[in-house]
Amino acid sequence: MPQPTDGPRARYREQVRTEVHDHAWAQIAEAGASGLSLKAIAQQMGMTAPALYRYFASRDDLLTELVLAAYRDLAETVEAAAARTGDPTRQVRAVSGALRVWAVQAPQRYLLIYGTPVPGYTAPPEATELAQRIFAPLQSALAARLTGARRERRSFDLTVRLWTRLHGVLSLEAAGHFDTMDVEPATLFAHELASVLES
Amino acid sequence: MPQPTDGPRARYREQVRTEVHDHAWAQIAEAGASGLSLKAIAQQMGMTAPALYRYFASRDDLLTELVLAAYRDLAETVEAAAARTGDPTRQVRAVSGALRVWAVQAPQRYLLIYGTPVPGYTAPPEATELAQRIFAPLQSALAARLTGARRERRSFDLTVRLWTRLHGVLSLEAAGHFDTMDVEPATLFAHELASVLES
DNA sequence: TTGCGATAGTTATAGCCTATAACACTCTAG
DNA sequence: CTAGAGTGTTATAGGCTATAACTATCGCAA
Repeated sequence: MPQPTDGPRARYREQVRTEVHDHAWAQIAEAGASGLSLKAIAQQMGMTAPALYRYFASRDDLLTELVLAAYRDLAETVEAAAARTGDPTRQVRAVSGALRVWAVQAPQRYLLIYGTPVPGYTAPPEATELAQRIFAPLQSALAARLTGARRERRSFDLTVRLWTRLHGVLSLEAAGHFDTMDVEPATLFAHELASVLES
Repeated sequence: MPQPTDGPRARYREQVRTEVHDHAWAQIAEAGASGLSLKAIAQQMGMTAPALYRYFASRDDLLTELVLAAYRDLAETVEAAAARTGDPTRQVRAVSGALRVWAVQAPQRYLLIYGTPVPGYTAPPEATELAQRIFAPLQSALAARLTGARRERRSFDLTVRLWTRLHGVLSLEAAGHFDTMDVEPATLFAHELASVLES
């Protein structure tokens, strides 16, 4: 694949790549990750499918890029939310709220990260790092609310607990499992957040 | 498709159908739902792919059967667990434990029910009924631990809370998200169960 | 300014899959 | 013992990913 990182050629290349990403996200939103089709994207862009292999090594490769992009976007969102205040409790609330907004506005994007994985597939190492970056703001905020011994470990456990509880709500909400069930996801989410903040 | 419900023909038919199901589950376990291939199943059974269309209208049709089979199996598992004791608290523990065993022993089967859905796809009505059957034993056990006004609603809310918390752990565990993270899923699960029983 | 090499696109093709159609065999029920 | 239902086959259409071989174009350097 091409080397130059600047110049008109590189600029055009990046334009095409992001346009592909945009179409890909649209497809994922309406047909899920398994519905992602290079051929369909190419047609929407007025090209033929093989042309896209100049930009992405494979369909899986594109999907991996999208997963990493989702991770990065969530990490930035979470970090920005934490930066909006200095008070630890407010930070936890802000991060949790931002997480929910992020998940609800694009459920398939959330599930691309935290949903059903393909058994064989292993995410690149960068994904693990980004997952930790998403985790970190919550943990440091929760740590700041603690005093005494083993603060590190206790705040980690608390963060895991918060994370799994919020994810429990978000994942069922994103999957539509509350749709037939007299449940208010936003309220439930708030209660789960409170349950950890009170403990 | 054929009518008779008994006789040698019907018996053979059922044998083939269940053999297809078995191969399908094996494929799902090792390649996920998206890896399910009628042609591969046919080859494993020494037949050609079109032959399977005598038994299943389509690949999606087979998948729907598998989803419903998973629902039914989980419903029976949960009901059996609840029936093992009369004490409500023990019932909640038994059902939760059975749920975790069921989920961990076949993560892809659990995720087939509670994991990422395909956006367009709508499960048959029977799925919703079975989901309620899975929910019911927990709710009645939790209701039996309550007294006072609005017991119905309070036990429902409590069951939703328990369900989302357990699912939060199970879904992240099934997806392998704890693998790189010093977390003991079984312990976490037990703590989450306890958190609801104590509330 | 021009021409050469890198880049971007094409068509053709292989291979995998689902699904249908048309055909042949076999078994069972009357 | 035979007619028809049921089961399986091959052939085929059409979708997809992906590679190969070819062509056109663009931009940089001489």
